[in-house]
Amino acid sequence: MRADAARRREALILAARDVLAERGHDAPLDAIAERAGVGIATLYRNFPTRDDLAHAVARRTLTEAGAAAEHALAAMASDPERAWTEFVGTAVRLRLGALIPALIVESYRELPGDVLEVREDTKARVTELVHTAQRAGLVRDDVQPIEVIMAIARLTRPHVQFVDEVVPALVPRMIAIYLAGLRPDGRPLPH
Amino acid sequence: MRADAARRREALILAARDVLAERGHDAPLDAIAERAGVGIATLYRNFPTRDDLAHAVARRTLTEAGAAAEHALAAMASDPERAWTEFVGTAVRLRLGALIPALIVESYRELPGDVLEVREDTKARVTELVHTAQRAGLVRDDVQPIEVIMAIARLTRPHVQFVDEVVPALVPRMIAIYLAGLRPDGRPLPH
DNA sequence: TTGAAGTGGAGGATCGCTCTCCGTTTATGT
DNA sequence: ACATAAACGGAGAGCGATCCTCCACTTCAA
Repeated sequence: MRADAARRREALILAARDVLAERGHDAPLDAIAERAGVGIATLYRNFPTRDDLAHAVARRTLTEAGAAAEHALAAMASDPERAWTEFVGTAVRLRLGALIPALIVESYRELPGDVLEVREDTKARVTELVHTAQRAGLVRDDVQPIEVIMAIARLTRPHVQFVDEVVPALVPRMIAIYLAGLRPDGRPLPH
Repeated sequence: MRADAARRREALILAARDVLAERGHDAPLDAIAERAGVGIATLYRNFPTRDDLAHAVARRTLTEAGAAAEHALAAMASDPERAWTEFVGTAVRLRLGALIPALIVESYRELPGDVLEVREDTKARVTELVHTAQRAGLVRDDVQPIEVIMAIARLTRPHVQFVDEVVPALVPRMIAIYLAGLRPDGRPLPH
């Protein structure tokens, strides 16, 4: 593969990650090509179907998230608080939440084998990380990992862009408040 | 106005509230008519433009939310905790969060006068309610009312319906955790 | 320098949503 | 009951947005 072609393919994956996260899984493909600074034909040549592109994004994001979880898991021993919040920050930055629909959706059996594989791997690592955070007293015992991921997904999904201009740094604060609510040293959850 | 016509108009408003909240402000109008159990022509007869319908939904929801805030404000004196959480529950049920984009959007100057009016009225009541909750020690002092509403909006916006089947009652738990995080007796927010 | 690899974007095909038109149905007053 | 104005439903033409191909042109790499 030619070096410039590889560069364009890479740009497409990154552009797709952002655009799909911002405008939904059915965002126009032209918008992705444009964001990547590439012609629409190049997109189609690299990813004949929308799913091919989505799978590439999933592969990439899951791999990176898995690595981040692995890294956090190791750092948990020395500074749990920091490791935990940094992992959450990374998950936000990777737009991990945007993948949830694609990964849980009923048709997930149709995911290619390698995506399924990295999905399970990442899931296992994140689950272990959450359990470790629970043992470290950072997360209440009665929550499940999927809950945490879903909450992050909902809180970070782009919504009304300009609101962030009105109230700066809204999303980080929401996340921080949610994380505070996760702590077992707060009051118990109402029933 | 004929009684059956009034009933259909009412059904349209309620259907629109749900469909617009679930599928976004640009949901197909056919879907709304169908949900209301009514022909598409009936929708157009009652609401010639999409905005007419959206405004009717906004009027309705804001009025009800305002009444709920008023009610909570009164109940705050005897049982603040209960009044506060019940108000939040009502806001969720009314899908108040779904209105945020429509109400904050730059073009909000174009809202009809009466919607603008009820919007300001409701805003004032909710703001007062949040301040009261802060005085009652239920909400940390360093958050603004808009933050709370935005968080509710994000946490409750329909996302991946079937996830609720996988992990039942996900949304109420997210809300509860977020509310727990709002309490000042938790740890302080990281910067 | 050469040709194989790769590119961009115009534009026809397609799809889903909008909105009207009009023959049929229904509520209401007598 | 009946008459009639009021209201209804849904087919389908119109339309705008997105998809996806085709091919003349550009770029990389040996």
